Amino acid sequence: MATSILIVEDEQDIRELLEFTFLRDGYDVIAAETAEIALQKIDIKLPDMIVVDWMLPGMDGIDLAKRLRRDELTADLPIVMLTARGEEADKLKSFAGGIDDYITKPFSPRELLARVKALLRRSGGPKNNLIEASGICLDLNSYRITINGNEIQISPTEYKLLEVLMRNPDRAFERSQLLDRVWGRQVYVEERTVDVHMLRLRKILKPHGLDATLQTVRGIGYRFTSVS
Amino acid sequence: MATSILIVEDEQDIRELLEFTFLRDGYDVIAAETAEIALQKIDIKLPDMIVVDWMLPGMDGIDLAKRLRRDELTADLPIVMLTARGEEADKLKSFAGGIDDYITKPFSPRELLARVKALLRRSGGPKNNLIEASGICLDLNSYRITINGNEIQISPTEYKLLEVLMRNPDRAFERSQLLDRVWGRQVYVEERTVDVHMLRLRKILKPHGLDATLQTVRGIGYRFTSVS
DNA sequence: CCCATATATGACAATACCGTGAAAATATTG
DNA sequence: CAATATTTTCACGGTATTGTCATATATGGG
Repeated sequence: MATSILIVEDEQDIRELLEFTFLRDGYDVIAAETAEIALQKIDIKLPDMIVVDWMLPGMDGIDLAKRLRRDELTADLPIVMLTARGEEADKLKSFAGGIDDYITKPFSPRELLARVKALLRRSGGPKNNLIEASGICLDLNSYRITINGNEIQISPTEYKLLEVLMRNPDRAFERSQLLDRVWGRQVYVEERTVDVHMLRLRKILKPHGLDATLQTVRGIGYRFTSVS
Repeated sequence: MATSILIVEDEQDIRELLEFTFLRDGYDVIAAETAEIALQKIDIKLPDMIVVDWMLPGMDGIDLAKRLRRDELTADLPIVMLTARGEEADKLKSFAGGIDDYITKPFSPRELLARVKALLRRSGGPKNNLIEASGICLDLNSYRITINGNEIQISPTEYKLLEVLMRNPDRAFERSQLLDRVWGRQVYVEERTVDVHMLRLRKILKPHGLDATLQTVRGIGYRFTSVS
């Protein structure tokens, strides 16, 4: 799957220039005219990075960035801001921490690509295809899961759930966070459904004495903790 | 099937010289005038190697190479770059990792062929090799398949599908990935068609007790795993 | 020790996914 | 062009998976 970039830009010609530039360089491009539309598109599919104009009708680029930063799912999404010359000096400083890079208009496509590429390299390393803890081993390549070397059977949803938990060991997830990450945002399922799937995972791990790795955090949700 | 080479060159006389050179030496040749056309042709059929001119109208050779490198399907396609004398020193260095070899114009056909052959040999080109696992043996030269030494009959699509799977043992492919690799990207066929071909492959392997090598990965797709 | 709240668990109906045969469409061969 | 082989689509049925609910059990505060 190609790297996907979300472009948020209200001026049609600039938006099209951006689309063309990224498409030509092999990215998947999603475009939005406003920050509001951008948020919708993000809910449908999380992009790998966002290029957003500073000036937008309605919610502006800074507001969008702030909002994305506040949201746990998008908190570390790389954001590149487009600004007109003269704006950057004062205003951007007031929001130093929020964006990852900015480019002043007019910009050259070449420069934009170089920045974006550098940013992606910086923020998203190559994905590891083995997750291991406490003898549980997820092979993301073959979609196999083994416990102490023995392959075990697991259903797709349980697999994804376990993957999310094991990618973040010792981190407590709220049910809603797990729903977002495993089920996606566009589907609505009851929060209690998470409990049922945790139960099923524990049943699978129990014969190997590893059900204690899936811990309940009362009042919050669940957590994966490796045991020895 | 012969090794196929995609030539990307806008100057007609050079393009024809290249075509003639490779055809005479027994290669299948696909030609494209621009990088954009080249991408289309690649979508139709993935070549074994690409010879591309540095200077092209529209997307240039470097951009093409970059894009191919980024795409998982073409990431390790051997690329030979043609450059005019004097260009190579500075610019090519800035893109050292992306191409596999380059040749300065004017070049002798003899030298070009030698380089291409060396590159194909180096990158494990499809010259005279076999894929074998669990007694299933694909002879990529003669397009034959034998199981425990006995030649068996198989249709072209089944062959290609089995080849893709056996080239990547233990890797789970989504149906869409198999469609890209076996059918090409530009054709549209239903994802479920993959199922039918997997069914046929299993029927072929079943009498030899090898149908278990083709495993269903529920919710994802399929996987080849050698059994002993 | 009891209550209020949160989580665990088993059961069940709905659903999604896959295998399969067969017909229709397409390509290949003589 | 006819005959044959291959490929694609479709639809049906079986089965694993999934979401929800009802009920049981646990937890922690007062």
